[in-house]
Parts: sequence; structure tokens; C-alpha cells
Amino acid sequence: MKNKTTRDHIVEAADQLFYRQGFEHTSFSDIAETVHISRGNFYYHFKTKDEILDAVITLRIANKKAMLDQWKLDGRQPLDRIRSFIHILIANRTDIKRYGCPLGTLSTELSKLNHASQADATKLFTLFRTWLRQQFILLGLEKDADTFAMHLLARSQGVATLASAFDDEEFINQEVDQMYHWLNSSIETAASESSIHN
Amino acid sequence: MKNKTTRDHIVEAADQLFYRQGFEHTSFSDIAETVHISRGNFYYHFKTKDEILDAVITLRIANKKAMLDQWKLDGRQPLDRIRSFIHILIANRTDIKRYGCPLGTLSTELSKLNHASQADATKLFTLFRTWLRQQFILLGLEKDADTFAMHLLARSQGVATLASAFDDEEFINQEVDQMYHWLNSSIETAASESSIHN
DNA sequence: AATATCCTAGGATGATCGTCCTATTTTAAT
DNA sequence: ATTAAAATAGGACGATCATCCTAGGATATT
Repeated sequence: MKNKTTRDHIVEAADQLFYRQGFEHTSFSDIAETVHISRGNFYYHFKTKDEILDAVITLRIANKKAMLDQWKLDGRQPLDRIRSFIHILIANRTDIKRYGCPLGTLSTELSKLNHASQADATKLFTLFRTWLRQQFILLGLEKDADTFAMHLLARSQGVATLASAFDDEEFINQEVDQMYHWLNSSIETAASESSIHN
Repeated sequence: MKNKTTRDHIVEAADQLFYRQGFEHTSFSDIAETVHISRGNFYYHFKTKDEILDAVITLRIANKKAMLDQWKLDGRQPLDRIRSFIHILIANRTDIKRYGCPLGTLSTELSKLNHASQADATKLFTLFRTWLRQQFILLGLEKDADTFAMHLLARSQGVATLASAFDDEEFINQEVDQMYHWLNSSIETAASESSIHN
């Protein structure tokens, strides 16, 4: 494991601050203070705020990719991997309750700012969408794979938003249970439909 | 219908701008330009930006209440009223695709800003939550009324966020259809369970 | 040890923002 | 018609922001 560079520290601090305070509401000074670095030093590593944003998005994509890859290395099967995705809401429930979903809130904010990097933020969604779709395909649900993927993304998103608005952690548990049930019944339905046609 | 005052024009312009650009990203000048009013005149009507925000939230609550009341005046029954709620996603799909959900995006932004009015923004959610719960109770689903209400809120929220992120209007149609089905089957399930116990 | 490159610090700049103040015009009441 | 109040205009202020610049210190290569 390489030693972290100043640049790494900046990006990680910005990542957290953008998540907790939002991109626009986070200033250079905020990040500099967090990293214990002078504002001037900043400019050496990042010429503009947009460059930091790009770096943060790149970092987030890399982190999420690494997480998905790790699940595969752990030997989890497709169904279990989808369950792991749903379980993210539980694992991160404290942060989600406080700050919402890191994907959705950034995407929404950049959309309102009409920011050039909004397309990059959407790539984070696309990463999960493509990955979820692939898992459903591996389960033999090719026909509805993308629909299922988008459905799960949307529900996770909604749960995060409302859990944050109502400051309600129990709601996350409720909805996660329902999503597990939905997953089981979707697979059963598809399996019985398939057996009918065979 | 009373003539609109300058104050009304300001609040309506702010309402739209906060929705499209976000609260923080909208400046006094932005609103003043939209209303064709000098920045100075502004201060006469609203001493602080937070006052405008409060007025906007109050307006939104009033508008939504009026909408719900109208449905009742139209003679719609509880089941149909819930369908009308789901249908909002279709009716406002163009705006939702572009700017997301007006409730969720404001609530999320104020949460990140740690803004004092965040609790008021949540009242908008609570308005729908309470109303939906009441409709489910009228349908005889007392036990799960609040769970159902929150479930519908969350799904609408998620649909809006992803439709905006992926700029995908068709996804809204897909999910709305699924929500209609979910509504029917939830009612059927509850009815059959009730008949078992009787 | 010399030197070039990397890294850091902190102030300067111009723009924008929310807020405030004061002067002028319009409207309403007597 | 006179006068008090409401409404409007536009500039001023202090703070904050992203960005830029310059000077000095650290590090590495030779």
C-alpha cells in the first residue's frame, strides 16, 4: 500500500465534504482546513474546483468498482451479490440518515447547477445499473434485467432520501426487508414462467 | 381572485428558481431580474433570503393542500386519490425529468446546508405522508397505512431522482405502471387476509 | 555540495453575494 | 389638495469565494 500523497488527502477530504455539505457549499478553505494545508498550496494540486470534483468522482467510481470486484473475489453468487447491494443501505445507514445517498445527492446537485460534470456523476449510477443488470442476467432474468436494475436503484434512492428527510433509520430496515422479499418473488415468478414455457 | 401583489410575484419566481437552480445557487439578483424589480426593492418585501425560503415553502404547502382538497371536491374515492398521487409523476414528467422532485431536492439541499428551514421542508413530505396514510386507512388498511404511505413516497422519490439522472421519461412510465400494480395487489392481499380472519 | 524540481505558504485580486441605507416616486387617506 | 404611508430604485458595504501570483523551503539527482 503506497503512502498517501497530499493530493490523495485533498481528494478524500473533498469527497467527504462534498457528501456532507454539498459541492457548492464546500469552499477551498473548507477542504484546506480539513487537510491542514494552506489555501495557496491547493492551487499547485488542483487549478480549479471542477478539477477536484472530477477527481472525487473518479475516486468514488474506483471505490465502488473495487467494492463490487471484492464481492466477486469473496465468491458470492449473483443472488447474494444483489443482496449485498441492497444491504449497502443497512451498512451505511448512519451516513445515509444524515447525508442521504452519495450518488443521488451529488447527481441532483450537479443537475441543478447545470454543471459539466453531471454526466460523470451519472456514470456512478450507470456503474451500478450495469452491474445489477449483469447479476440479473446471470440469474437467468435476461428479459427484465435492466428493468430490475433500475427498479432497485430507484428504490434505494428513495429510501435514502426519505430516511434522511425524516431522520428515520427504522424506515431503512423496513424497506430493505421489502426489497429482499421483492427480490425473492421476482426470481420465483420468473422461474415459474420459464417452467411454463418449457 | 385577488390581483397578485409584488410579493406574490417574488415568491412565485423564487419558487421556480429554487426548484430549477437550487436554493443556494439562486441569488437575490436572479429573482429580481425574473420579477423585473430592482434589488433594492427586494429588501422592502423580504429582509433575508431565509424569509423568501420560508414564504416559498409556505406557498408550496398551500398549493399541495389545495391540490389534495380539489381531488376530494372532485368526488374521487380513496383508491382513485392514491392513483392520482402516483399520477403526479406522469403529469409533471417533463419538469421531473429536468429538475427532479421539488420536495426531495429541496429537502436534500437544505439538509446539506444544515439550514434551519429543513424541518419546514420536511413538512411537505409529512403532508403527503399523512394524506396517503389517511387514504389507506379509508381503504381499510389501517395496520399498514403508514408503511404503505412511506413506501409510495420513497418510490416516487427514487423514480424522480433516476429519471432526472438518466434523463429518461420512459422510466417514469414503467415505474408508475408497477406502482399501480403494487397498489392493486396490496389491496387484494389485505382483503384476502381480512376475509381469512373473518 | 550544487542545482533543478517539487512542494508549500500566504497574500492579492476581482467578482459575487446577502444585506443595508437613503433618496425618490407612487399610492392612499384626510 | 395636502400629507402620511407604501413602494421602488440604485448605490454602498463587508464578507466570502475561486483563482492567481510570488517567494521561500524541501527533496532528489548528479
